[in-house]
Amino acid sequence: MSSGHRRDAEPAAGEPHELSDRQFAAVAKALADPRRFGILGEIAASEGALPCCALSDADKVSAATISHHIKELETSGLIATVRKGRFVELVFQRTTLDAYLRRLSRSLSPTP
Amino acid sequence: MSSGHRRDAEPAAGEPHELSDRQFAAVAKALADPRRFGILGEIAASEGALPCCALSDADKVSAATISHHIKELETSGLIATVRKGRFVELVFQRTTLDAYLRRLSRSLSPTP
DNA sequence: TCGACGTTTAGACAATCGTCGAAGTGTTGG
DNA sequence: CCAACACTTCGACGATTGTCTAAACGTCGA
Repeated sequence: MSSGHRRDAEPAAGEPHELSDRQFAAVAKALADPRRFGILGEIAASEGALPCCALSDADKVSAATISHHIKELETSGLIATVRKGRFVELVFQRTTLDAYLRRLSRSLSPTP
Repeated sequence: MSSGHRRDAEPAAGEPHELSDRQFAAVAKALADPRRFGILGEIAASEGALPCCALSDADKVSAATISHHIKELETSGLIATVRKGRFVELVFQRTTLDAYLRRLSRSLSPTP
């Protein structure tokens, strides 16, 4: 899983991108589970990147469960994964979170 | 269901309130379903308030399903309900949405 | 008063979800 | 080379969720 499959035709150039309906729903769902949100929080708090096994949840749930959550976070575009030897580095994608926040507040504003 | 049961001890005075962990999770979950989000969007877009039966989804799904979603939106604090005779008026609670956005971006910022 | 209407509740069902253990895939250090 | 390690995939299980129908509730207008 090499983090290179945006399933939504994303430019990812330099400007703030917009979320498709699919990705918007995926982000919302990814944020909905407390454990997954906790994992995302740890990734976001880390400087740069950190491997899966460094997550504090790694000793609360099985490795399979962690892997499942990581995949869902990656599918939604909230994180990216980079293989670094035996490890997988997790990098927070702040642009996706920002795009989600933008669209959320914009689609619920008085005059859309 | 008279919209008067904040289950989280909310002041709702005048200042921007903060979401408890429970309410934060509830909001995230409430936003995660596309249909429910669509309903919320309609409520937010309406001037003031509108009854359940005026929702455009009301002819796509059963009334029971609408009622279920309304209840979940109300539980999360994203809307309030007011009985008006035979009807139930739905009012968007922008302060809750704002509090959610605040906490979301704050808990995922570089230096929490 | 009574029936139509808007909404809610109860109960059921299929689909999805979070979780697990076990087996599989790569990769690295000894 | 091989054993340990970091993950991923597979198949399964229980819990939750979105949806429905049917019945109940509360409120008006005729």
